[in-house]
Amino acid sequence: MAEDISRFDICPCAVTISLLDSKWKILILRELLQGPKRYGELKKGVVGVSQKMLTQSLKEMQADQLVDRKVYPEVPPHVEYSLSSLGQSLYPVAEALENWGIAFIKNSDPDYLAKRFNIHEPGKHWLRIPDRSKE
Amino acid sequence: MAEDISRFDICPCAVTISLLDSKWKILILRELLQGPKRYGELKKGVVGVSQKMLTQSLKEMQADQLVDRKVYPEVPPHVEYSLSSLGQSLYPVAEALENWGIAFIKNSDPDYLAKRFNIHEPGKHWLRIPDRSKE
DNA sequence: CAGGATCCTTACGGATACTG
DNA sequence: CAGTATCCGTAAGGATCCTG
Repeated sequence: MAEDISRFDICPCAVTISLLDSKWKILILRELLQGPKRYGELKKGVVGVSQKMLTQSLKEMQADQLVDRKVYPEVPPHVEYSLSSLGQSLYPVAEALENWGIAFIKNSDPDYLAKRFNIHEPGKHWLRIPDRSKE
Repeated sequence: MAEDISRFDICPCAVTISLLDSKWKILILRELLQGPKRYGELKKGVVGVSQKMLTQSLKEMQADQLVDRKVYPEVPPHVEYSLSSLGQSLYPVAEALENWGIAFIKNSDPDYLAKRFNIHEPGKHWLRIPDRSKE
């Protein structure tokens, strides 16, 4: 089974990270793990993202088959984004990232964290991924 | 317990990704999961990395407490890098990333993958993380 | 409402040359 | 051997203005 992918000669870890690089995609993923959302909702949910980056990230995630885009032929326009089944399958990955991140944050010096992640302004509510363990 | 980190107002997933962003760090992590390595060994193991990026990545990983650096006072110089316990704790994360990456690669169009990840030159042996499940 | 199109700045990262 | 220092091109990403 490992042979099937060996010809690609590429690190699967790096692939996964590549698909999620730029914090915006992670935050978009987090939003969409809560269910389908409209463009405007994502814009508000992913605090700090520019229109350009949101659009661009969503396009890339569509190209990567992680996100589905549904257009409702209405006026004014109504576009809904949701996770594909592939996108949904990222849940365990997000969970692993979150668990490790929580432990890291707890064990790190607050001042270091603040500098490392440019946290000057509080209130940006970088929420956590939704908890599905009880569902 | 969630309250302990709530004041940081930051997404743990994004934190974890941030620490691993740039493919080089992932590949360095992969190398060091195999055990301590010297600078030159890493340079060879992480195929394609420039000296600048290797040094820079290692410095950041040290600052993030992921990597330990040990200098042997010899001539010629002998420096050994290894994962800290914090770095070692990334193993489950790497595993999750790898498992998802393998599935993604298997289910993706080879041509798309080649374009998406700029795979023109084969033989760069982006190996996978070491298997510890049988240890 | 959901974007497209531009401009512009910065910082990432490669190549090269040098050092204790 | 294990780096440091410098130059430099590219491209990521923010800000702004416009549109179906």
